[in-house]
Amino acid sequence: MEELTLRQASILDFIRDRKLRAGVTPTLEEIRGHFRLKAIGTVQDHLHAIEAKGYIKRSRKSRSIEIAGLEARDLVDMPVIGRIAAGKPLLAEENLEGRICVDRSLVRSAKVFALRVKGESMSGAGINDGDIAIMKEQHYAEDGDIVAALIDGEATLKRFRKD
Amino acid sequence: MEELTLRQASILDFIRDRKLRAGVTPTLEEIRGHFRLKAIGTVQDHLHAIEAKGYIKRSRKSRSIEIAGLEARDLVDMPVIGRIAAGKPLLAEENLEGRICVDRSLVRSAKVFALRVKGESMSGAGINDGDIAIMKEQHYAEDGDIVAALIDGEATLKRFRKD
DNA sequence: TTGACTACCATAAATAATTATGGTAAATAA
DNA sequence: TTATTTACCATAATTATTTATGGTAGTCAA
Repeated sequence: MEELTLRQASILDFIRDRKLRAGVTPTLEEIRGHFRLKAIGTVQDHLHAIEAKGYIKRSRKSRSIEIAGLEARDLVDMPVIGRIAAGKPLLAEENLEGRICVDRSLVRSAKVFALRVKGESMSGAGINDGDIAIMKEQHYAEDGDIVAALIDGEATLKRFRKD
Repeated sequence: MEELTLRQASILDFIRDRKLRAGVTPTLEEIRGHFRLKAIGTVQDHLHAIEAKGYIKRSRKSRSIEIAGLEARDLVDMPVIGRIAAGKPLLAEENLEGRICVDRSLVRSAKVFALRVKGESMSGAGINDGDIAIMKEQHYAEDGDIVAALIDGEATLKRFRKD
């Protein structure tokens, strides 16, 4: 793949960054603004050059730059559960602290959620206070699994032992 | 917040799904196509209704639907290292298996990469064959840390013991 | 049975975004 | 020195996308 010039590389960086951060590829006008260019034709030229070298692909729709090697992410979005209010279902609004997002390849199950870890009870397994644990919802546990147990209205991570 | 009708909810779902999956909010035309509507005015009506109920916000630019409670994700994109070729730098093209993406709140460091775990040597700590370990690049390790060690050209996860 | 609401259709107008052309200036390789 | 490449500018034309209007039909509650 032919090398990009410095200018082309920084434009591609900007596009990639926008794509990852805001989820949207910028318009030519936005690129022009960011680099304080006066003419939109300049942006066209750069995009054509970058495309000719194979780093991006475009259709003629708006905001339609595709970045090679940065396919549409297949992300899983899940709720983060902080403190658990007594008597409420686990996923009740009151318990939610926010949402996070990870690549689908990292989670095998469809039903996942995340727990904010409190305390050091699992620090032996590398799970520390303040960590976020991604949990799979399932209806059985095997000996040695780390599970979330609801004790006194608080979710606690424990290692499961059949006894 | 006033409830959405079934139809409105499924349109919002479609928009949210597109936003997460493709990174871009669909155009009215794309929504029209997906729901096999004939008139774009129908989509306008639905969007106005959904906006009036506070679930989305729009500006008059293209693809500019903002979904309430789904702020722009702050994602970190990192390379996944599979097998390590001898004599090559760790992040050399040959070693890369792909890239993954996780929420920035899950990683504290800027310099991160991911390793595909081989073997069961760390299964005691819940790290199993085929798992992906997200690693922080740092220049020291403390007693008890899990570190990646390069042994015979293979990266191996080990618990670090000062001795 | 009137009024309000939802879910549609159709068409025209306005605005956003991209493409097409045709330039200039500087650096550099043939 | 001539040709090529990069990085710009300016303007017009075209296409994509959104907005504005004004309809129809069905449902439901007053």
